[in-house]
Amino acid sequence: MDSEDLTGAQLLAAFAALANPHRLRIIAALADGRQYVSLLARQLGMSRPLLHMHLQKLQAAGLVSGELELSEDGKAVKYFEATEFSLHVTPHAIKGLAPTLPEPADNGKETD
Amino acid sequence: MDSEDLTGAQLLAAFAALANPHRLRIIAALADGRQYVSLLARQLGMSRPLLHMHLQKLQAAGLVSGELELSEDGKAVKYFEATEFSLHVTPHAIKGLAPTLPEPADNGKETD
DNA sequence: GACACGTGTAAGAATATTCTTACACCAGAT
DNA sequence: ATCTGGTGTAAGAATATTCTTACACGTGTC
Repeated sequence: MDSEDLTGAQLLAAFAALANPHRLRIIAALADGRQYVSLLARQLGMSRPLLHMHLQKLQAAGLVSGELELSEDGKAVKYFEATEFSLHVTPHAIKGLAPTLPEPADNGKETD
Repeated sequence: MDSEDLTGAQLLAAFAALANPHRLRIIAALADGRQYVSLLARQLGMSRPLLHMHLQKLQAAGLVSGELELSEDGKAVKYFEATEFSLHVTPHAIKGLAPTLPEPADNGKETD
């Protein structure tokens, strides 16, 4: 996940995902290592459905990844971890990606 | 404008400012050099009040700067240029700034 | 069976953002 | 005086995002 390899639309999604204090805290909490959703919600003091929504957005932007596992006592547990992204953002870098930005009217839809 | 020197709240404002295709295009357009508002609006195909709003947000985040000048024929002309920011964003960098993030309930108000 | 603890998701309210339209001001040229 | 071309800003509509509440399912334990 290097900023060099991204399209404008992907970089935009990353910025949108990062533009929220909850989600920055989530990344901070996952920077050390992985954690499962319910415990993470308790650690961050937010409701589990809310955390779920934020994790979806972070995952869609490629900033975290999650995998469902089975714990020893049979429960399904979903662990998330931060991906090792590295975005180097400068005016020049943005200029390079501008041609691949979606039109403001666009809804990011593919040729459907 | 180096990501090392920012607080969490400032980084958050920068991400929020970058999370919009119009604003990324504005930065791209200003990466080469400065331009005044009305012409920039025509180049980007957006209304001047809308551009004005986006420029305010970018300026508040420190990503562009503007200065009002007097042209030779007496008109007030406001030029904007991209600041030379450089944000290096990684999970570890975010973790370092997390303690200075605003509370989600916060409205970013100072001790007023 | 009821409880505890994990998962996911949907509906609707509450907020925040984005965008248009309409206004006001200033200065030079016709 | 009116037109052109710069500036700024306010009000309200249209969208998008955020958040809560309430539901559903599965498994191990009391």
